Amino acid sequence: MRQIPSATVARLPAYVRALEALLADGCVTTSSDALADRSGTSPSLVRKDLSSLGSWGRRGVGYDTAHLREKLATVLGLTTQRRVVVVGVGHLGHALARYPGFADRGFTVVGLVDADPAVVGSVVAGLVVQPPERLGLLVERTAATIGIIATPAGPAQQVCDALVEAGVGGILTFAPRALRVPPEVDLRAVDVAAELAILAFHDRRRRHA
Amino acid sequence: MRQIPSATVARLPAYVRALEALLADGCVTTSSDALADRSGTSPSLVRKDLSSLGSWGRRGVGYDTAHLREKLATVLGLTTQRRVVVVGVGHLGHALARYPGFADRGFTVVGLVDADPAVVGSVVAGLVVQPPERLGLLVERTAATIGIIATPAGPAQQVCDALVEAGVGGILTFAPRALRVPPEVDLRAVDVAAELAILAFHDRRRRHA
DNA sequence: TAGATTGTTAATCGATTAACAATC
DNA sequence: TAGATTGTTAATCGATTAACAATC
Repeated sequence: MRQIPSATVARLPAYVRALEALLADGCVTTSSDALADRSGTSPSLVRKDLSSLGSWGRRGVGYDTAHLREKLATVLGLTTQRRVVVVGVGHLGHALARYPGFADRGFTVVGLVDADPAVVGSVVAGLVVQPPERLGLLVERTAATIGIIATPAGPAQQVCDALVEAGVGGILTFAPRALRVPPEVDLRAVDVAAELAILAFHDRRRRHA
Repeated sequence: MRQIPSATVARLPAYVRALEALLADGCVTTSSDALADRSGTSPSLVRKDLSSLGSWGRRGVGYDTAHLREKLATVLGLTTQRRVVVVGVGHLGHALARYPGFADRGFTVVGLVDADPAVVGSVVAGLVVQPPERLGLLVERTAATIGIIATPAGPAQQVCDALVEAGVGGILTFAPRALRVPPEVDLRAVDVAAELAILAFHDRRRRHA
């Protein structure tokens, strides 16, 4: 199978969710139209995305909801447990450590790290918060493959370097700054303040001020 | 000035931050190279983005750091205060209500709403949490223009409809599902579980399993 | 002047849309 | 058969990169 376009990969989680909602509604079979509707894309794009992964539909009939969900979950790698370490146990880190949406998808938070001595040693979501100098050991012992950065901007690059050094393959950062990783490490960034700034841009246009 | 490409708008917050970091480092003048470096893009793209907004650099010299920062902040609409209402005061809503990165950028959280009677009436970040039926009145009284949805997937579309009905112009959602808004309302979505799923996809490829 | 760096154009690349033949 | 819906191609659109003339 050829390389899957990154825009397609980015839409797969929405398709998986749409399929689960359809299953819950008792739809045994579904169509590119219904999927587009529930995932916020277009029918054309749904068909193109799905056919780039394999031909799992039947012309004139549609897709088997449960079967397609399985296929997509497998492609995404959601069928294997992934171990996650969270660095930064402030409000956001707390929220992440307890987020139920992770366990559903095969993600287990196996370690927490914070630089604040007042936080180190406390128990959050059943885990004892570790100091930064234990990060390497923690990743090694838990065999975590994904790191989440929920620290302020200041220490974020240093934390990122430590995660890379410790050997994680993917990093999700919430820190409001650009991070540098070597090409073999996958970095995704969520930037809440930037999202609001983009909303402000349109808000400004609308209000002409 | 012609329509600004959405890809350009999405990069502007990173440029503003890069410029602030350069200012803090005492750089009076900067270049597309330095900006690309600090914002994680390419020099070509920096020049193209900036010149699509206006010609604010000097050939052979570069850009005036402070001046460019001002210009971009103005384009983004960060110079005016924007009032924000947060719906859903769980761990994430808490974290957002207290996020210091908002105030810095001219965003003020002016209202909190939650459906849980145990949460309604409590004080978070100096605000009394309101019940859902007060949402419309709250938006009206505070003249909020932006709504943040930090609820579970279940009630998210209903909350979204209520925010639209109440008259906000922009919505930022963290709920793990696709939302529908009328075309005149600007919707941005942050999907943490989807980001992890995308990391899982690459992780799977790497480990060949 | 010589070196640096922007602004802009042309070339490339990737993603989306539209249309329709294949086929259930 | 007639109607429905996929899979796939071609056309369009938008975004990025590369190159370089303009100019400080």
